[in-house]
Amino acid sequence: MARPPSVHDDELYDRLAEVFRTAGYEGASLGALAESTGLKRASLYHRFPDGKAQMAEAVLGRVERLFDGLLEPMRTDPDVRAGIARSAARIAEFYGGGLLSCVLDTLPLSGAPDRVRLRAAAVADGWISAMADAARRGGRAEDDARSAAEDAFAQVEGGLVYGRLFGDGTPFRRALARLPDLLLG
Amino acid sequence: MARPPSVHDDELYDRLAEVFRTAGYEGASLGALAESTGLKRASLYHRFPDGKAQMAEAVLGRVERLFDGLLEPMRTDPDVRAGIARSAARIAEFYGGGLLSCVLDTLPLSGAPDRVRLRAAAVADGWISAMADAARRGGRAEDDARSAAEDAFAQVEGGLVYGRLFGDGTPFRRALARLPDLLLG
DNA sequence: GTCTATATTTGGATAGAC
DNA sequence: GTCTATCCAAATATAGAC
Repeated sequence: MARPPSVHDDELYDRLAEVFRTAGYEGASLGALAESTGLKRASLYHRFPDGKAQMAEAVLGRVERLFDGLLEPMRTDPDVRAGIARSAARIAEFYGGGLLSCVLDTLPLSGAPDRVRLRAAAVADGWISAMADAARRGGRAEDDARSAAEDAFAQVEGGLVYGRLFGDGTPFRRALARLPDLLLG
Repeated sequence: MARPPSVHDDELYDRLAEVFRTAGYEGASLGALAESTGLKRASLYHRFPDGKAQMAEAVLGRVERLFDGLLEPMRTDPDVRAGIARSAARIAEFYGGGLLSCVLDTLPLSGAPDRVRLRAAAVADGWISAMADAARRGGRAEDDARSAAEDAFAQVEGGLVYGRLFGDGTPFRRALARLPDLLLG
């Protein structure tokens, strides 16, 4: 009979994500991915026959599902401003208060296959679209809502760049604190 | 007699920068660096006996000197707002309208030696400090000036993250257009 | 499903000729 | 200063035992 997996999918993806987040696509070596997951390289190939590209895509899928949860208040709270604020708090926690890097930043570096880059863009677009929707429900015009959401995304990602450079999550947290005003004007 | 170098320092650094920018530290292989510069790997080691770390540091030094030029209006224009706007225009051009990645984002990824990471942080700090100084000359309080400059840095870097993901420099350019208001309040 | 072992390529780095 | 040749470690990837 089949042996049960020693690490279940979501935890496996999370451990892979940790490597991709801090190292980028090319920098994430099979050795580092194997060490982080506790699996041997050959076992990773059993789970992901297409190799590193498939691992990166699985990580992005996992991030997409996690973001569904983070964005849920922003999507459903009838009090739009309160929903945005609650989602902001979840996002802040997800990124370790601003000290963790984001795969959407580090994964699309050179070396990543197109399908990985496109998947990363799709995940980012889901996040931005959710913010734009909230802005519209908050009364902003179509175009304003979209560009405000794009700017919000950039401010959060930039906060993470600052956090990686200086080990200080303050600008990241300020960006999230501004999120309701940014989106609702 | 000594053979003249086939590529002069600044151009050499620029070509190395292109690789580090798009690939990060680990992703920038000696092969890619050699191809980009037109030198063989052994020739790169003649120029940089300490190898890749020294190349990355040289690139950061070059970026620091280039930023001196970009920031000159912001540092010297008696009309603070006009100086910020002129520097913003130079920065926009430097980053290809928002479609080029920034070494300050990609170089400090995992794999980079501490001295490279520290050098990147020092370069970023020079930029942020120049913006904070301008904000102070524009009348902002000490602390406000610093956090405004940090936020401005994050918004520009985040714009570049967006640009890499979507091939669209619009949010980056919006961030730079906001720079005077961001810094002067 | 995970492992050891292995094939093959690419990585970083050095020696020595020109 | 640049090159070819070379060394060795680490990279991706596969085969086959358990």
